Amino acid sequence: MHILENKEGFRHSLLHWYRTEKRDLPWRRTSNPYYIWVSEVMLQQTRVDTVIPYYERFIAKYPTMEKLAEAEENELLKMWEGLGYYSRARNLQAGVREVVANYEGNVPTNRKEISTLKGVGPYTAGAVLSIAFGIPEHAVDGNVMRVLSRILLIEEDITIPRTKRIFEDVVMDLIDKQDPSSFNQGLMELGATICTPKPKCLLCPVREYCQAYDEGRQEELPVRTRKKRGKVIPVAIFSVQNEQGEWLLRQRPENGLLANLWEFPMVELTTNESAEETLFKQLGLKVDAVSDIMSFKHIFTHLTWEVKSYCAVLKNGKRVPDGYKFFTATEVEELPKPVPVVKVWDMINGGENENDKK
DNA sequence: CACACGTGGGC
DNA sequence: TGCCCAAGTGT
Repeated sequence: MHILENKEGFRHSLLHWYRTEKRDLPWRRTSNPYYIWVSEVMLQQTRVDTVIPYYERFIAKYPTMEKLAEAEENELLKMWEGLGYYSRARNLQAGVREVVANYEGNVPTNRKEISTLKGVGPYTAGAVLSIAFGIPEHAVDGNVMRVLSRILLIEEDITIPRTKRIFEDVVMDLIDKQDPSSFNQGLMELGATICTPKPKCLLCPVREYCQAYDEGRQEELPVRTRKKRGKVIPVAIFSVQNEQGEWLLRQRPENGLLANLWEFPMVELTTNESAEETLFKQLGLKVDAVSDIMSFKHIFTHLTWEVKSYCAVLKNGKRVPDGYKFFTATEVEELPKPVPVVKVWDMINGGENENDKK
């Protein structure tokens, strides 16, 4: 049966399956548009299992848009620590502030207005509109493209931005007007649990509508071009204490990688010189009693840090580079830090690494 | 359009 | 081990 010849049958099968088999997730117990919004932002490029505890803590800390609007950025970033893509948190707060200030605290209910909010792109706009408000709008993510590329045997490269329009048009043609929320979530749930990269077709509720399954080509879809690997950058991290035992850190720049997070003095090792020499040349920081802490790789999407970390003390006690400050251990704990810095910090504090665990 | 932007899990 | 992946957005 071709899906376009029996859209009603497809909708019915998908919706029935979703309503009976859907996972019980925290954000599925609410229709509060703010909570849906938070969940959708957290779920961007991030797994459900990872998001759940972050979502619970975030909603407990910021139960209303007003609370989030008032939050301090360091505290907000601390709530996001470890989740990655930290600009999502700042954009979310900016968007929420906008709603509080300019929309009387009501999330806009049309695509044009909601899409003006920071961090709300085509997907998040459609997800909030359909899930929170029951408005029939497309919400096309990676799951939806995978599912529909198989069902309709669409062979366009899904890594090319304009390809997404094809799927948005398909969704608007197929979407259930009575329950757009379950329809959109059903497509995503199917992609997340059954129509996975290695699909479990025998469990699929809409197998009879799937052209790729018909032809045994489900594993060939969706078509996506390779991404190239990132560069490898050797870096040295120095945890430096003063005579009072306080730690030297700085806030990273407000734009770019790990924006506004806090870190120990860190230098790229571009020459053959020692980490200690490089530290002095780049930051003017003279240290003494240098000892190794740990070495590891930290892999970002687009680059890899080869980290060597050291413990040291200030040599002359005075010169602190621009932007750096000393913090007590308690203060260091409270600062939002990227994972590689947390790793070093945990090791300093008697922590273990994987090599120790076993 | 192409790339920057995190992190952890799966195989 | 290295590579791919996961409910995208901003520039």
